[in-house]
Parts: sequence; structure tokens; C-alpha cells
Amino acid sequence: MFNKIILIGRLTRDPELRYTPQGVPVASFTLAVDRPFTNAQGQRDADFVDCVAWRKLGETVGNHLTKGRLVAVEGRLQIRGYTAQDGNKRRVAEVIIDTLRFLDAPKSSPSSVAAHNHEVTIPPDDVPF
Amino acid sequence: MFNKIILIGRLTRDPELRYTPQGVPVASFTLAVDRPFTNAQGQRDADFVDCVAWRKLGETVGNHLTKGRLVAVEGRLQIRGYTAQDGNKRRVAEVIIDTLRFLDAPKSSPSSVAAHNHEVTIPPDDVPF
Amino acid sequence: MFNKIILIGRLTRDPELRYTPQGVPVASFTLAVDRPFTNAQGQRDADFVDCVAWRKLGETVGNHLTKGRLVAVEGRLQIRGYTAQDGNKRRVAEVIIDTLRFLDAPKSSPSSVAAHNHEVTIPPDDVPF
Amino acid sequence: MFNKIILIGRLTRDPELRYTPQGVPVASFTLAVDRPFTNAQGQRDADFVDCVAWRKLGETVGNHLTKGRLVAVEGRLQIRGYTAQDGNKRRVAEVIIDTLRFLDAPKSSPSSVAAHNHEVTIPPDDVPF
DNA sequence: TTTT
DNA sequence: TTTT
Repeated sequence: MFNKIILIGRLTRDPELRYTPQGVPVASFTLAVDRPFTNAQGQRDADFVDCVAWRKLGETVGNHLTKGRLVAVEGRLQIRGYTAQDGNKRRVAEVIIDTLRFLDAPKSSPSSVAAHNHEVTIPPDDVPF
Repeated sequence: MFNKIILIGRLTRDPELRYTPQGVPVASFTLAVDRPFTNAQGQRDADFVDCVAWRKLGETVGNHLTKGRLVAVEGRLQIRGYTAQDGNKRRVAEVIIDTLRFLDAPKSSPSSVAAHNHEVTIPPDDVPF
Repeated sequence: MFNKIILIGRLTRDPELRYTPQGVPVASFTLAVDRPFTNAQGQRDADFVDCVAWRKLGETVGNHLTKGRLVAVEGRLQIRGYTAQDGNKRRVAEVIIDTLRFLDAPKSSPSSVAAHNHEVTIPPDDVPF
Repeated sequence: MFNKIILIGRLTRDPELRYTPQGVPVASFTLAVDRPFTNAQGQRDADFVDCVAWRKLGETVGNHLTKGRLVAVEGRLQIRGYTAQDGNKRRVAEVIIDTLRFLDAPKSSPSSVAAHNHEVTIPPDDVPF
């Protein structure tokens, strides 16, 4: 009924941009998200979270994100079941993102992209009634 | 750079639906959100948070939400400055919502509405590459 | 660097409460979280998200949560790698929760539990300076 | 029943650290949070959000945060009513934070502080059962 | 398989 | 009253 995840982390490598047979763009990448505490060996582990971006956001991701970039993403956690070659059921966890923000960039390039923000023309907030 | 708020609470009264001079729908309502602890008198206070929904979501809110309903909303916190009649500057805090979910409804009516979800036709997740 | 997930869903079965060899309580359960849209067959899928609660929160979960209950949880997404019996590496995604709220309960039982809230004695907000 | 806000922004000035009559530390500061879109004049507005940190986190904030720093904060939105000198009721919106993360720092100083994390000694995730 |  |  509600499923929202927010991550800040760095790309472990360049995203992969692919297209479905119907031509829908989809980008995938992995974020390294440092844990908030150190482990028993005194080191800071990270969670490596697979992320997916569809359509316009996918193209933006595929064309502008690169390995090592620090980003904030927002989306939902999706658990997908599938049957492996050995006949066993397995599950895959992915974050389907709908917003992405660059956190380490020069202000030149677009610093915020959302799934549909190309159509968002928000009226002034102080609209007089 | 990032501004996300998630609230679960009940409408203190029916929403007000208005239109800007340009005809853009905008609904406003207040959520009572119980605090997670009791106060010095052993009572549970609530925060009364003003919320605003624009456009299609505003119309949905204006037409389907009613006093007392339990909802989850998602949006951003906006702080708006203005000059009062007495010449003093004041500030207004509002949550501009982009998603709303009913939490106490029978499953009949639409249980989730988002700013642009009328156009979201998400491709199957297990698309084969 | 930042890892926050918020889910609302229903328990697919009663939680399991276990203890580490050192006696630390840990509860695990699965939440069914309806997706915000319907699939190609017009049905609403759900994500089945494994959740884990440690220590005091784990005990509360183990003793008070039951199958079918509607809850909101907050926590972080953890991706854990391990080597399976067949020698292959696999990964497990779990949400380590730090807060849990009942959303369908009569107000009798505790309606909000957090990792450390037994020690939270928040001073009045309107403390005069 | 649920109230969670996550902000990324920069301090507009150094925090103020005060103490209640009972000696409880409380720090206050304002975050400038850029809006995700440009206004009618093509400029990017910001929301100036007042934040409050109590106790240990308040002291950390008071001692380590400075004007211009980029941080992520997590907390709850609190709406406080009061009666002004002119007898009118007014409302104040503040974010009571429980976590703070530095986003622009050298890795030298502690990069993550939470309300109670000095007592969090999380057991290994892969504890064998 | 992993980022700074 | 506002940050980069």
C-alpha cells in the first residue's frame, strides 16, 4: 500500500541502458550505500543496491550518470520472483526509481530529473484567490 | 536539493477545492497527525499539518476525501513568506502533496492516486532482454 | 550514506522470534505491500518484503504482531551476500526496521514502537528561553 | 500516526546551541533547501526550513555544523501553536531532527550522527542460527 | 562483480 | 533574516 525508499550513494560503475522489444528505455545501475556504523573489524560496510530507471528517466540516467557519482534516488523496492535454470525459485530485489538528484556535480548540467518533470509546469505558489 | 515528507493522519474537515484564475484546480486540507509520544499531561498531542494538492490530484482530493478519513500522503514541505495586513512578514508551512493513499477504505474506490499516474503505463517488470 | 525505507503492508504470517547465541532477540517477518498499479492482467501484484527487527523491537514484534496485521515500518534496506550450499554466491535483501506502527488496531495496545523509545523522554516543545 | 521528513540542504548560518532551564541541550538552525524547479522568473527558489535538534544530537550539531555545510537530515514536522504579543494565535513549523549526515565533508570527522547511536552496537548481520 |  |  505504500513503498518508498530513499538512498544516497555512489555508482559502482557506469549504468547500462537497454530497450525493451517495444522500444522502452530502461537503465540499470548499482549504488554503493555506506552503512551508518562500522562492522566488527572496524570497517564501514556498504550495501550494494540494484536500481532500475524506466523511460525518460532511464535515458537520462544512461546518458548522464557515471561510475563514482554521488546521487540521491527515490523510488520503490520491488521484489521479483523467477525460476532459475536449476528449477529453483529465486528472488531479486531492485529499487525502481522515480527521482534522481546529483549531489556532487558542478551546477552546469541538469541537477534534478524526475520521471515526468518535463511536463511539470507548477503554477506560482502564491496564486491569489 | 531534496525535500520529502510522508504523513499518515486524518482529515480534520472536508477539503476545500478552488481554482486559480487560470482555471487550475487546487485543494487544501489539514491532517491531524498523532505524535509518537505522550506529553507531560499524559495525553497524545497531534500536529495539524496544512496540505495542498494541485491539478488532477487536487480534484480527486476535493471530490473523494472527506473529514475523518485516514490517509497517507507524500510530498514536499514548502515554506512560503508573505506580508500580513499589519505590514509584518509571516511564514506559512504547507505540504505540497504528490501522492495520496486511502488507508481506511473499502477496496471499491480508487485506493491510490498520484500526480501523474493517469499516464503511467508501466511495462512488465520481467521484460526479457 | 543514507538509506531509508518506509513500507505499509500486511504480515503474510506470524513473525518468528529467535535469539542469537549471545541471547540477542531478532524477529523476522514478511510484509505484503500492494503495488500502486495493476499488472497486464488487471490484477494488483504485491511485493513480499522480508523484514528483520533486533533487540527490544524484535521482542515487541515477536510478541504482538500477528499474521494479517496492517503496519507501517521504517528502516534501512540491507543487501547481504552469502555462499549457498552449491558454492554459488547469492544475495538476500532485507529491511532492518527501527520503527513500527500498527495501522489497524484498537488504541488499546501500544500503537508505536521504536528501537529505543523506552528511553525517550522528550522535553516540552514550547520550552521558554 | 506517522510523520517523517527528509531534507537535503545547506545551513543558512551557524546553529544556535541553547540549554533548557533543566540543562537539556537544544540546537536550532535553518536549512536552505532548493526547490526542484525554477519559478516564473527562471530562478530556483529555496525553502528555508527551521530545524531543531535536542540533547546529544543538539550538542553535536552546535559543535560541528557550520554555515554553508551540506547535510541530509531526517526527522518529523512539528507544528506548534502559540499566542503572539498582539493576542493573535500563530503557528510555527519546525523539523525536529533525529538523524543528521554530512554530505560535503572530508572523511576525517564523524560523518553520521543519530540521536542514540552512541549506544547502538549492532550484532553482525550474518549471525548464524 | 562493486563506489569515495 | 537566509545557503552553494
